[in-house]
Amino acid sequence: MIHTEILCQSPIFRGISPEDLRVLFGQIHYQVKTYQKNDLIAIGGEICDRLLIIQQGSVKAEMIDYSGKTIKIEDLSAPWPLATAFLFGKENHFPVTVSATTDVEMVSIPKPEFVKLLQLSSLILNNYLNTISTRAQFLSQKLKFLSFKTIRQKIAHYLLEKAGDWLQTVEIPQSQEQLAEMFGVTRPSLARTLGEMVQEGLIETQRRSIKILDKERMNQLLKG
Amino acid sequence: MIHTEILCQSPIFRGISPEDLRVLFGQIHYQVKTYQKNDLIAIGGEICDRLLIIQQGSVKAEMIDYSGKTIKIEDLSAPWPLATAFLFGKENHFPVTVSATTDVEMVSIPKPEFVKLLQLSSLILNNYLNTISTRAQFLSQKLKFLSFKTIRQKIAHYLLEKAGDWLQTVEIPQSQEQLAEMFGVTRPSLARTLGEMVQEGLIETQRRSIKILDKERMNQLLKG
DNA sequence: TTTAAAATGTATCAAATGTTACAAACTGAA
DNA sequence: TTCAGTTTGTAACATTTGATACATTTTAAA
Repeated sequence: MIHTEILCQSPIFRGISPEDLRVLFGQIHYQVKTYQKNDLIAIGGEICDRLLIIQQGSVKAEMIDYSGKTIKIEDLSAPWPLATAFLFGKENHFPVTVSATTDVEMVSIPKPEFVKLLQLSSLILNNYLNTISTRAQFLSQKLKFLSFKTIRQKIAHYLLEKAGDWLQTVEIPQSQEQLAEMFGVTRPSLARTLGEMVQEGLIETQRRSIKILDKERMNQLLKG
Repeated sequence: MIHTEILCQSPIFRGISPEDLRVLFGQIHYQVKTYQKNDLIAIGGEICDRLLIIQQGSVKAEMIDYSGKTIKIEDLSAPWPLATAFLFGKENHFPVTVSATTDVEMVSIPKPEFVKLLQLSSLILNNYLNTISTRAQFLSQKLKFLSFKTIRQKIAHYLLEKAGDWLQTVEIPQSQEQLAEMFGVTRPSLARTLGEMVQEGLIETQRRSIKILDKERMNQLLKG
């Protein structure tokens, strides 16, 4: 059962009323699938021939490298769409493995049916172009992040980005372990580098709260 | 002056006859700009509010990190489009700096005019969706490439990709220096690792020609 | 409060890579 | 050919990070 009041808040259907959306969905074929926590929703490499939209719950996207280790790419929750950038194009395969982090309801729309939607609504077309572009831009950002060589630089970039222009204190969302995973480094290495930065007077740490003491020098780190 | 015989071979206009394309261009506003070799065409961070298509010549896209070093992202030539993934979406800025590697002619179409084209031709719409998606997929591939930690793995991945299933010998396009830059490592480190791999019987090198001796073990490298 | 589990701080050693320097091989023009 | 400039091979040392182990602190439940 679809919930158009939820779906109309998805980036793809934004600006469309629940009523209009229900009419549009009445003109196409689709499925609603349910998953339990930790269930696999899509496996990296699998053919992507349908649009998936999270109607309920949240999922995580991970990349698996050749050594079998997983690198978390992002967390997504309702009403976000999945794999929008892989419906079209040359490589119609999921680039990531997606699994449920809670119980999940997904709306699954086959590609030909979705193309119908694009033709039916110029609003959806515009939304989709924005979504797909934002995705490419997100990847571009990730690339930039990975271009920082040293842990020190990654920390500086992360903190400055998170703090913005005004904040001085940044709270690490989950564990230090997960932050290390996101950086692609080991936890002890991250802890060590944080410790060094404290000693140098760049930051102050109190468990998961990090206070930036010297934004000037933090920026210097990134520039040389 | 536009050359529709060239432009219709662009991914965005593929499948459209030069005559039809000329009619379509007659319905919108656009510019044709010329650049000389080494001229800057777009600067990373600049607003992207127009679609650029190379009509003549070739360009390179580079990313500039905080330390001022440039990392070459890709080479493009006529009749390829630029910045297709940054016309829409939240961040309407060029992610890369683009400069001419030969004398260049660019067709520049303002975003609103390009939207008109999408509405005028469903073929262009489909082509554009494919182009933009392929772009995201390219970035995703780059991400995967950067996820290889050791130089050894980067070399193995590069060679196996380049060799495909049948070739045994791979020619490095330009200099070893540039290959190192592409890997994000220093040239001596790359040369050293290549030397080690020769000693281990994985490859044979003769300046810019690399022969893969043991694909089996090369694959093993990537998996563990 | 007590206690076990989880998260964090720290240390030691090994491995990988950067830095710098220089020698050898190649390339193309005079 | 000869020679200068470029590219490539190699070496010694410094730096960074990973791997592993363990102590300490925090957290949450009994």
